[in-house]
Amino acid sequence: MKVASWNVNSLKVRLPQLLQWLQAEDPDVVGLQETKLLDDNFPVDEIQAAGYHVDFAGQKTYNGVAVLSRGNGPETTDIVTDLPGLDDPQRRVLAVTIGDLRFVDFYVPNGSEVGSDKYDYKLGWLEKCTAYIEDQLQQHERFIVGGDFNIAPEDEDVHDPAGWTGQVLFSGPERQAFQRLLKLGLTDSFRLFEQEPATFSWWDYRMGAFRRNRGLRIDHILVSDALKDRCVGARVDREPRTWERPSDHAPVVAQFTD
DNA sequence: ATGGTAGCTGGGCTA
Repeated sequence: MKVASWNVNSLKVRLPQLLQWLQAEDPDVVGLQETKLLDDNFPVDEIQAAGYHVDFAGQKTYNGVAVLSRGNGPETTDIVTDLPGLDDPQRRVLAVTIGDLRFVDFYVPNGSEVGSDKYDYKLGWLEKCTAYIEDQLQQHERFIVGGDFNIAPEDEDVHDPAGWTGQVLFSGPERQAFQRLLKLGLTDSFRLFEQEPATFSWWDYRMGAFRRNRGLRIDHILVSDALKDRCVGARVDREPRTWERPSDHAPVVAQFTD
């Protein structure tokens, strides 16, 4: 089983790239973020034609999440699009059950700037999502939460940790919230394996950041203990970030034995 | 401290 997450930054613009990537990579489950589409405009037909069932929760202009699951399997069930206790119009959550796998797709708020209202919203969101994940881990042995967490967990996940200290995406409270999530019984699949130094998943469009590899690793696939033991590989696929008119994020992938 | 780019939208917000 191969599981992936990709912040596509507009599925309308990136649909051809997604379809090309699905064909090449052949993942079983894919969480998407920043689809930026109303549900009425979601490209269901194109994704079904590529061989995937798809669930989605979108809104106008911003945010929006979707989960693709390869169509051979049973339909998805127990679809959840809101964090319990958070009355939020922003579409950032999509949890689905695929066979015996519970998969949660997150688009964690960016936070804008430390100390801002958006930063407070991010920390509050992380509290609510942690409570939800704790509940889900108790109910599902085979559990994965993937997505754009907008948090670089460690120094090695940042091109310039000294310069980023205290900045949004790398501030202490955000990283502590990420550690609290892991403490519930999750493992960062990427760090189960030896990786190239300076591997990132997001590069700002500005200032030639990708060309200079000035990036952060903020997209993650976190797995329960049962799946940690079955995880046989994890990586960032930089290639789509080299394509013409790319998303600012690269897809991240984790592979498991059956 | 600011600006650089991209997407959505139709001026400004978000990232």
